[in-house]
Amino acid sequence: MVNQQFTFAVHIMAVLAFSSDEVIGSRRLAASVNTNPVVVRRLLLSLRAARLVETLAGRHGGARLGKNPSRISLMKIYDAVEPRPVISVNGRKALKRCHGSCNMKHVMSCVADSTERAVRKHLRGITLAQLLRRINTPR
Amino acid sequence: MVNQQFTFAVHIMAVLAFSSDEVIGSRRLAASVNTNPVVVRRLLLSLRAARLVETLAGRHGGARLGKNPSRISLMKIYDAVEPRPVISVNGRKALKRCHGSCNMKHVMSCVADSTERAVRKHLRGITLAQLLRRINTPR
DNA sequence: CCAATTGTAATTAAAACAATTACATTTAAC
DNA sequence: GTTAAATGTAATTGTTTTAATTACAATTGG
Repeated sequence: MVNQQFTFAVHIMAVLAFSSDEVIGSRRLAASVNTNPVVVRRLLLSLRAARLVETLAGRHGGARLGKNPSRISLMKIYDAVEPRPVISVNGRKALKRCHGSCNMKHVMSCVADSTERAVRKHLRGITLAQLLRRINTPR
Repeated sequence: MVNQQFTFAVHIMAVLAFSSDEVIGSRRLAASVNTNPVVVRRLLLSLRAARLVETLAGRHGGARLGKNPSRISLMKIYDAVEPRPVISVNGRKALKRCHGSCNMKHVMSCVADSTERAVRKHLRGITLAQLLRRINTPR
């Protein structure tokens, strides 16, 4: 199972959005997402760095949304918490006697970069608010 | 480093495309891609299943391209060798007392699926032939 | 027959990752 | 000011993935 961080982060953001204004602790969030409070807190730190949430330390501390759900795209969440590229180019040295295999690495990097952009563009089109509406729709 | 299989596979396909018609053994391909012959052979099996290459067993065996590079998109290579989705939804049971957290999993699956489609659509637009031209361009 | 190669299983080694434990720090409430 | 509850953060553990490797039966050209 891969990219769980992103899924967790979106889930956390959705829970926070459901009770905007209310400050929710990592224990409750962890129960909601079904993981460990420490995992949640680490994600919240990343989300905070991206200004997507605000956190309060100390007693009755916790987190709340940093801005309106309609102004938060999944791309921002992705950028905040996802450390890995979708396609990673193997960093080893290429072949010696190369038919342009020297360029291979460069060309693959371009493919990797453009793919990353395609993913981010797609996620940019989905806001947290849209997600909430879909979650509320009983399907 | 993630998704190396895809990068390896594209590299292998590029090498095969450079000498179309010629049958190249896993040893040579492995040297080109700088990995192990067995890794190459496993990838070739997947690529063969997708009809992207033909392999010949026995003495002087090896692989060659199955069709014209202009008819091979990176999407086909991706589909052939990539077992993992770009975004994987955490399979655990959701929260009991859910504000529609029951729907959360479904909604995230939709996001994961549409993202996968976005990646595949992007890769569909890049053919092996285009890649070869770019590799030959001395940059 | 023989040498070279694929096809494939099994094993090993390394890397990535989630989960957990532990604890110092912060802060509200009393 | 003390206390209880929470965050922030480091360190550790255990599991899962993954690439690499070894080994060998099956295939095939010469």
